Order: sequence, then C-alpha cells, then structure tokens
Amino acid sequence: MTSHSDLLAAKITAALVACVERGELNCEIPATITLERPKNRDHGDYASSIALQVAKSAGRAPREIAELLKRDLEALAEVASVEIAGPGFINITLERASQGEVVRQIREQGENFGRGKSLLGVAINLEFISANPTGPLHLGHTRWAAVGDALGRVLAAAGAKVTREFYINDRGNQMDLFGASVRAAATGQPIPENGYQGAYIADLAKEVVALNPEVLTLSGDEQSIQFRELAYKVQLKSQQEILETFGTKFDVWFSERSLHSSGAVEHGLEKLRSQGHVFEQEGATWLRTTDYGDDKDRVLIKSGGELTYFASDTAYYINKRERGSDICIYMLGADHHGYVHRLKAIAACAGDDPAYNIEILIGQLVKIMEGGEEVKLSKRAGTIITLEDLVEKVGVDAARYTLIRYPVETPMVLDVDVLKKRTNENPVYYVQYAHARIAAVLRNAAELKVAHALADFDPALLVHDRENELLGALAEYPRIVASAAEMREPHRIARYLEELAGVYHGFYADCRVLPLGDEPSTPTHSARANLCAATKQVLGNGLQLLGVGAPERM
RNA sequence: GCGCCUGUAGCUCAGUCGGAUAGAGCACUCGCCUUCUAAGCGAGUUGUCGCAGGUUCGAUUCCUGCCAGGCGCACCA
Repeated sequence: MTSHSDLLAAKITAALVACVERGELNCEIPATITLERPKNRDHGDYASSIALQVAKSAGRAPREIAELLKRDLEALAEVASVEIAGPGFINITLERASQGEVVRQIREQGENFGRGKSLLGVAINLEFISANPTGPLHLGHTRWAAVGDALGRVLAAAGAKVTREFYINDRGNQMDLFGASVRAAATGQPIPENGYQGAYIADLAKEVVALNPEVLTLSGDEQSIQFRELAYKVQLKSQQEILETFGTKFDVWFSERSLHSSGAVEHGLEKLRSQGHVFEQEGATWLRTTDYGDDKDRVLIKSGGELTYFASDTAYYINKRERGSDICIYMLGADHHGYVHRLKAIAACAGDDPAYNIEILIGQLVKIMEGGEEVKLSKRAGTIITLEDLVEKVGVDAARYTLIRYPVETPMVLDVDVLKKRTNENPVYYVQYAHARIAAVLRNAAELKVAHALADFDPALLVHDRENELLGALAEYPRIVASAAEMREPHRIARYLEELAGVYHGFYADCRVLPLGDEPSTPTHSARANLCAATKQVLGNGLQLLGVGAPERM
C-alpha cells in the first residue's frame, strides 16, 4: 500500500513524461519530486513546486507547465481538486474519503505502520558511548545513550540490520592509572599523580575489597593488577546496569583487549600493509592517513614497539567490516571531532569508500542547569553529573525524550527544573498525555458500546477540518521515519510526535468522539473512535522508536 | 595559524531537496471544565534569520569573506 505522497509523486513524474512524449514539453525529468504539506491550509493537502523547477530546462513559463500537469492530476480518483497558485505552485486537495483510508492502513498494519524498506539489506554497525570502564557514565555519554539507542531503533524501522556496539577501552595507561587509584584508596595511600579523584573511587575500593578481601594480602605489582581487574569488572557491570534501566541495549560489548588477544590487530596491520599505506620512519610504524585528507600521518607502532590506541582503532574498523557491516557509524562527542579525518582515512586506507562505509556523527556537549545556574562539571572536584543522577532527578522518559528531541549538532542545555515539570515546557508529557487521553476515550468507547472495530469504519464520515488535519498528520508518519533514518536524525520523530499530539488535542477539543448522555451511537462516533485508535497507534509507534513509554493512564 | 560545530522572537529551540505570509513551547494579556483526562483548547503580542557580498524566478537554507561563542589540532588514552 502506498501513501498519497508516493502516489502523487509517481503521478507527477508520469505526467511529466507523458507531456514530453506528446511533445508538449521538452525538459529534464527530476529524479525525485518535491511534494510538501503546505503550512497554509488554503494551499491544499499537498503542494509541489515541480513546475518552477523544470521551467528553466523546459524554457517555458512555470504556470504553463503547471497547467499541463493539472489535467493529468485532476483525473485521479483520489484527487478532489488542483489549483495553480503564485508563480506556479501546484496545490492538490485530496478527496476526503480517500484521505480517511490512512486509518484503515494504520489499524491493519498496527505496530508495523511507519516501517519502511529504504535501508533493507543494509547492515549497519552503530557504535556509541564507548566509555572507559574507569568511572561512571556522565552527561556526555548520556546524550549518546539516548540518541544512539533511538537511532538504532529508527534505522531498524527503515529495514536496516543494526548491530549496536559498545567499545570498551579496557587497555592502556588509563586502566593502569585507574587500578592504581583504586588500590591507593583501598590501602590509604595518596591517589597517584594524574590519577582518578572522584568519590566513586573510594566506593569502588570498598566494594572491591568487600568482594575480594584476599586482594589486600597481595603485594606490589600483583596487587595493582588485581585491583585494576576487579575494579574494571565492578565498574563495567555498573555501567551495564544503568544503561539497562535507561532502556539502552547493546548487541555487542566489544573489548579492546580482545582485539589484541584475538590477533585482530596484526590482521588489521597486514590488511593495511597489503593496501600499501603503511610505512616505517624514525623507528615507528605509520599509517599514511594524509593520503586521504588527514592533516598528519598517524603512528600505529611506537618506536618502542608499543601499539598505539590508533592501531586498535584501525583493527576495530576492519574487524567490524569483516563481521559483515556495510556501514560503520561512530557517534562521538564534540571533543573528539578531530578524529573524523583520521577515521575516514582508516576506511580509505583499508580500501573502502569513506563516503559510504563509514559515518561519523559528532554530538555537541551537554550542559546542565539547576536552580537557574549552570552546574559546573569537574572530574577533579568530583562534581560530575552521572547518567544515574539524571535518571534519579527526572526519570527515564523525561531524560531520554529531552536528549533526543534536539539535533545532535545543537549544543544543549538541560534544565533539570524544567524536566521535573508537568507542563508544555516539558514536551514528553504533552505527547504522552495525548496517548493516555486517547486510551481513556477508547476505554469509554468500549463501555458505551460504541463500535470501533475496523469493520465499523466509514472514512467518508470524517469531514471536519480537524479530522482532515489529523488524517493528514497521520499520513506523514512513514515519511518522517524514512527521513529520520536516512538523515540519522531521530529528533525528527520527537518533533513530529509533538506536532501530531497538538493536532490531536485540537481535534479532541472540537470533535466530540463519543455520544453524549442518552444519544445513540452513530457511524460518525465509530469513525471518530477509529481515528482515535489510529492516532494512538502512531503515537505509540513513534514513542517506541524513541524508547519512551506510551502510558495508558496518566 | 589550521579544522569542526553554533549564531533564528525577551528565554529554550525547530525549520526536509532552495519555495508561497519564517514556526513551536515558555513568558505576557484575555477567554474556555454541571458530559470523552484542563498534564488540554482558543485568541492577542513578539523578528535586521550574526554582518556583507555572490549564485537565481526565488536564499534562514547553497557559495565566499568577516564578526561572535564553543570545541579540537600527541610516538596521550
């Protein structure tokens, strides 16, 4: 079943082709047809500026071209009227009954309504958060925990095979420093220079000792190693637990160490060597990333023989691709944007297409306000806000929703006080309230014996402007999902849901759904109840893509 | 110095491939609950789309330069 926008776009293309074939027009046929829903209701249900676009190549006035297309479009059964406006816009108004058919589609497809095939057959590896297991997840990770998870759901809804992956940076100096810090805290020694300072280190130390008292009997390096390993386990588990309660799930927790122990690093190096981008200089082994837009070449093996973190990155990328991912998406914080060129270069050096096989999304940093003041974050002073803190303050739904509703390139300010409010300032409640409100109406419908099965639905009875507006908004949903997936922008789902909820609230205010008092139930009541059910379905589907709850009662 | 991101209403921010009179919430003023959830609806007010050029039927959107803010430029992890 195709939507009206798809249908109209196809018909416009067909009409253009027909005009060209008849010799009425001589122009290039655009690959995609611009079809938008006008902001102004007077401009019809759909509008196209196609005549303006092809006017130049056709060498004809836009309005003349629009007239040619108008004839073909008017002949369609779904179309009520076609108007030509302004410089050559084509405004299309649909037959009301035809527009109402979307309710049938939604109710038949249920939770599958909105799912598409634009990414069918594409395997996508989505890597996000990837924190060091040396501390709690903080605000920066939290944005990705919400957005990354939502993007995974959106990509899957577009048909992609998605692998969500968390890369555990469990190797290197930072881990040793972490172990030494925990050990120092446990044994009453001062925290080492550049060590980890937060209060959580002391808590970790206590927990490690409580679980493994024998660690205190060890000495020297062995004790350091044991503290590192035991604290690593505890910290990783706690990250996993909080992500679980946050509703963010990973398919793969990938350990950096495992890259080394499995031989993946050597394998990656061989692959890069075979592609001819590896060279030796000053005793070190380098990857010539400057061949592909990086501003300097990068060291893989230091002159001392140690492998760099960058070497792990190359191996990890190659490993992801060999595990079957077509596209590797990296979600990084703005403080890592300097990595974009070198990551792209890794793909190119491995013989891949950096424009297709690898994508890097940069998320700007998140600030937090409380009591009208910015909370300054400092690891050293221990004033970091963790994912757990945020959830405790505002709850999972409000936190997730707010983090997702902004494009990631927008630096955002989370206002904790606003997130606690239950007003329009806090849009998650606005959307959830619409869903709960419909649930209440449908409960009442059942009680009042208003038939609202699909069999009782007559689309021709939905003739009110508010009904029309709501139907139009519902029909948009599949396009929104498809564009959110294509553009990797899950915030579009949230913005759409706010729009849809607003349209529903307006409908609800003007159109009585259920019979009043002793009134008998009419087919119009049934039609409206069906419209409500369809709206509830779409709100629920959208919230599900965001990982936010769709409550039946509030 | 080089690179990336941002600059839209008093505040927080949307704005799809360049489209018609640039939007939403908050704030402010005023209406709407003896019947489906008022966590709602309606009306009013709010703009040098950072600045200056360019591209064209048309620019908040694309290009160039500048201004302002944030971030980054390791044989660190």
